[in-house]
Amino acid sequence: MSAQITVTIAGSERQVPEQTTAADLFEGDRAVLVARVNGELRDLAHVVADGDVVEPVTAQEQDGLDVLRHSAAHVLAQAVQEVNPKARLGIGPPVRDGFYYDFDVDDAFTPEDLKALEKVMQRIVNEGQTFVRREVSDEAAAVELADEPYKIELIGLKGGAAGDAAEGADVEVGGAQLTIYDNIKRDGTRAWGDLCRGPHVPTTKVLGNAFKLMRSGGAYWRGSEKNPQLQRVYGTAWATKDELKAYLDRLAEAEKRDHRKIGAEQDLFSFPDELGSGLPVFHPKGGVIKREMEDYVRLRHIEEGFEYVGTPHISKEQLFHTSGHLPYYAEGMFAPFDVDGTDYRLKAMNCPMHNLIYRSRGRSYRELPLRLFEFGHVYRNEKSGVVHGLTRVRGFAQDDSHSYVTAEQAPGEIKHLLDFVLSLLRDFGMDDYYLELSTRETEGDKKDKFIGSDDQWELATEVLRDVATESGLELVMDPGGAAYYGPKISVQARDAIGRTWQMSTIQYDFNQPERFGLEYQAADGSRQQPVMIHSAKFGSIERFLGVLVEHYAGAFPPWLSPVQVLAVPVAEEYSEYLHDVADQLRRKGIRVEIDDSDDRFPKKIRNASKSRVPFTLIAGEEDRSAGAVSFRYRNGEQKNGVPIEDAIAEVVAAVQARVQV
RNA sequence: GCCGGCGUGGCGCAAUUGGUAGCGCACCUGUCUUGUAAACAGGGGGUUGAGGGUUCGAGUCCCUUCGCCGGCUCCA
Repeated sequence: MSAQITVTIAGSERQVPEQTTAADLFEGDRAVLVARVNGELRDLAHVVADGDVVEPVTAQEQDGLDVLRHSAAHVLAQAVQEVNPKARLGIGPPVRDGFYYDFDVDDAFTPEDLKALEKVMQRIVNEGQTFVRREVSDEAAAVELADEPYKIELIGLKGGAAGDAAEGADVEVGGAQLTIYDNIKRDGTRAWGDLCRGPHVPTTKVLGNAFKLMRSGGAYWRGSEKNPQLQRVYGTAWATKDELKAYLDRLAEAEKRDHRKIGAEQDLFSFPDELGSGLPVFHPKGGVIKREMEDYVRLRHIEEGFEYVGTPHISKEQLFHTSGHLPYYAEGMFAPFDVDGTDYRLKAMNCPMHNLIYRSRGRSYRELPLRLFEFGHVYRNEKSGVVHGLTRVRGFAQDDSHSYVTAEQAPGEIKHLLDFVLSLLRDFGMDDYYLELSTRETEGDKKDKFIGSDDQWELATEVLRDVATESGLELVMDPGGAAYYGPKISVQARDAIGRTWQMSTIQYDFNQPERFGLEYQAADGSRQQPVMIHSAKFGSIERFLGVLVEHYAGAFPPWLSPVQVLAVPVAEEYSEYLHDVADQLRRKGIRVEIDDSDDRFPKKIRNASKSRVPFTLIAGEEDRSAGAVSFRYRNGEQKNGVPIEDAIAEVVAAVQARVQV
């Protein structure tokens, strides 16, 4: 009998024979997909060594789910090559809620193709093929994968460069040792294989029927539009069929909340073809929401020490050379147009114009921080394929501010802005968010997109990082995501169903003050250059409005509701009585409508309910004779015989408190 | 911008292999109107996103263009 070794399993030590595999340790527990050995994920076939610390990993934790999904991606690739042996393989990593695999194929996948591929996958899964790891040398891999040019390219990038090569590339060739995973049928023959770092689930059987192919689309090889375009297939995979179903239900729920759909249903806004892509118009009801947002945000800015300013939508092109937008942001701007022999541009940002306000006269250190704010309408030439409802448009209003401060004041001002931004989001019912710190790229294609010295960038990034860290919020790094003039913190807000949206940004800019020659006179009489902090609180009014529609699924809190009270008479006779109540409400600033249509009562209730209005006020004989009204709330509950005065007070209180009901 | 799909009255959908565009809701008119998610009857409305082509004939096929949707890249 071979010698015993000691391993630590899930916290407790055990003696096992040499050559014991992780699978042996967890035998009988089919939920275990892979093992974590000394912190590294390993196949269950991995042979443990003396002193190893081994933990079971199931699909209940993210690592396990990722492995499951990565294995599902392999099965997809196997199915694709079975159907079309000419398909060449890209990469196939797990992603949030699922996985994808990229293929070089002559014809894009159709929805029917996906259905057919799903069937082939199911057959492979049912066959219970095992995933078997095989180490190969670089040379042997190059020979074996001679027909897979993308894999060959990845082998060449192996090591440090692979992680940067493309999101997910390191799941293929992340380690020092290349490995191929073979899919072995029950009869011992090899069905398929793929260059892969692993680990994988023990057999395809684990996938059960809890996976589904979702959609396909083009995707650039290694994420660069300079490279050829492959066809990406997205799928989802879960530990159980029930979890798959729950996920699909979540998607269905998201679809119901789609702001483009609710916007049309509730007559809030539209996108007339005649105007062009990405140019929304707000209807009266949407206009109410927009105005409430703007009024409140303007008020709060003034409370926080900002001064409201106004600037035009266009200017001479030269201004954007001064600011650096041309050429650093040129592709985001619309083409110039001639006015009396001079080229003009639509502005893509408000900062250059605020700089001119700053520069309009001499400034003293006593004026700083100087905070200029406006709803500045900007126009950006977004690529045609990215325009999307209200969340990505070509013309929008930013609640944009620029704080001009001394370098010493910058950290304090950034903290002030971050606190302000978060308090505003909370006022609008969004209280789940994390921060992203976007920095410059110091190498690669994008490195020339940024201006300024290394020292300046380092300092600016450090200041932002400190404030972000101090906030205690989750902080995610976003290398290369900075504006050309400086790094930024952005607030990513999660909505009611867990999706995240980029909203507020706070940017530290040392470049524009220099380019505009901004100065202030310091206490010692010297002239100094201020730092400017850009900040958009909602980011864009349009986007934020779209996000609010989805967050509330169209059931806005009373203060934002286009119609706050809908009055419904039980019969025609009580209309006059309700008109009187409505007048009293209007005098308190409440937005009221009365349903005087010739629909009958139940139909009016149905319409009121579908409209998502926060308060439906009803009056019939019982109410009128008691000088009262009855409430019907959005959840269907009701409260009868409320004296008019009390009813008005209830509505007014809910509006003033900005609460959801 | 790139890859793919789609575009029928205000909205949601129908229209066998190309054979003269239908339905529901909404809207208008009339009768009706008493307590919490759809009263009844009648009526108007679309040269099928736009332009060109193939054909005896095009919503159905081809080209161009605009717009929308799903991806990629990009971003508030």
